[in-house]
Amino acid sequence: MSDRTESRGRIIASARRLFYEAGYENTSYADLAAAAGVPKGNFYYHFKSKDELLGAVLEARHADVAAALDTWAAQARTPQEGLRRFVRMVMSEEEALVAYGCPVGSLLTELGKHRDDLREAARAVMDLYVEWLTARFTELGHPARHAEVLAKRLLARAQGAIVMAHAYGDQALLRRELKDIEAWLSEQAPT
Amino acid sequence: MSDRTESRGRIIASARRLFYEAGYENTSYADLAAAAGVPKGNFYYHFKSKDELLGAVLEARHADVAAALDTWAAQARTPQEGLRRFVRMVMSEEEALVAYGCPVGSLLTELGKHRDDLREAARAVMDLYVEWLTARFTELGHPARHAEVLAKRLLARAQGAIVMAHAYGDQALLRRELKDIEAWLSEQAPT
DNA sequence: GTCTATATTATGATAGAC
DNA sequence: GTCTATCATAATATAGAC
Repeated sequence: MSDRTESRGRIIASARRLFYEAGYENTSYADLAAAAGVPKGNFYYHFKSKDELLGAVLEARHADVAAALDTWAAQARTPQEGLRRFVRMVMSEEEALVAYGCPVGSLLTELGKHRDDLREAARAVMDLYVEWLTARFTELGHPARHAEVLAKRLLARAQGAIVMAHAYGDQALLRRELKDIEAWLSEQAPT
Repeated sequence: MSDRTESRGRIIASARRLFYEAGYENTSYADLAAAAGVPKGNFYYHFKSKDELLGAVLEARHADVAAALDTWAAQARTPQEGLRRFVRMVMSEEEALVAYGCPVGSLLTELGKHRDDLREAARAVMDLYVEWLTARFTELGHPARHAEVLAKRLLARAQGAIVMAHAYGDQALLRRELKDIEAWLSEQAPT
C-alpha cells in the first residue's frame, strides 16, 4: 500500500508508460532500467518476475481508473452528463490513443493470446468502465440487462474507433467516430 | 509465385496460424518448426528473417482477402447484399475471433507499437476491406467522401465488437453486436 | 533497500554437410 | 532444397556485496 520505497514507484511508473507505448512483451528490463534510472538487479527485489510487475502496473491503473470514475460520478449531475463525460475523456486522450492505442484494450489484445491470469487483471480494469457505464444507463431507465448491453456497446464502439485510428495514425478518424458515438448516445439517453 | 518448394508453403501456413493464435513476437522459430514439421535451419533458406516471413504471411492473407472480395462482388447483386455479406463473413468466423481476436486488427495493434514497414503491409489488408466497402456505399448513392467514412465506421464497429468479445471470451456479445451493426447498415442502405 | 556482478536460458540467425 | 549443428546475442532472473 504505502510506497516508502523510492524506486518501486519509479519502476511502476516507467513500466506503466513503456508497457503501454511499446507493448508488454517488447519491453525488456534493460529498457525499464534505462527509463526508470534503476539498475536491473533492483527490479527483482520489488517484483519476483516481469509478470508480477505487470500485475502491479495493472493494479495502479485499476486504482487510477476507479478514482477517476468516483470523481465523475460526483461531478455529473445527470446520467447523460456522466456518459458524455466518458466520451470527452476519450477525446482528451486522442493523441496518445492514436499513437499507441488503448492502454487497456491493446493490452487485453496482447494478453488474450496467452497468460490467463494477467488477462483477468486487465479485464478487471475494463470491468470498472462496464459497471460504471451500466449504472448510468440504468439510471436512464434501461432495464439492468439492457443497460449492460449498452455499456459494452459504447465501449466496443470506442475500442473500434481507437483500433482504426491507431492503425491509420488518423486522429481525425477518431474524433469523427467519437462525435458519432455522442450522437448515438443522445438517442439512448433522451434528455 | 509458384510454390515448387514443398516446405515453403507449409512454413507460411503454420506461421499464419501461429502468428494469429499466439501473436507475432510470441511465436518462436522453435514453435514454428514444431508446427510445420520443418527444422529451424530450413527457415532461413526461404526467408532471410522472421520479419520477411511475416511479410510473406501478410502477402498470403492479402491474396486470400482480395480473392474473397472478388467472389463477393461477383455474387452480390446489390450493394446492400454486399455489405450484408461482409457482416455474415465476420459471423461465420465468430469462434476464432472470440478466441484469438481479429487476425488483421490484432496484428495491427501489435505492430503499431513498432516496425513501421510491416505495419504498412498489415494495413494494406485492411485497405482491401476499406476500398471494397467504400465502393458498396458509393453504389448506394453516398458521396465518395462519406462512403469511405461509412466503410471505416463499419470496420471500426466490427473491430470494437471483436476486441470486447475477445477480452471477455463472450461469443454472445459478438453476435449481438453484429446484429446491431446489421440494423445500423439497414439505415445507411435503404432498400 | 540498493546496486554490481553474473547465471541461465531461449531466441533469431549462420555455416556447411548432404 | 533440406537438414544438423552451432553461433551470438539478448532476455529474464539470481547471488551476494554494500
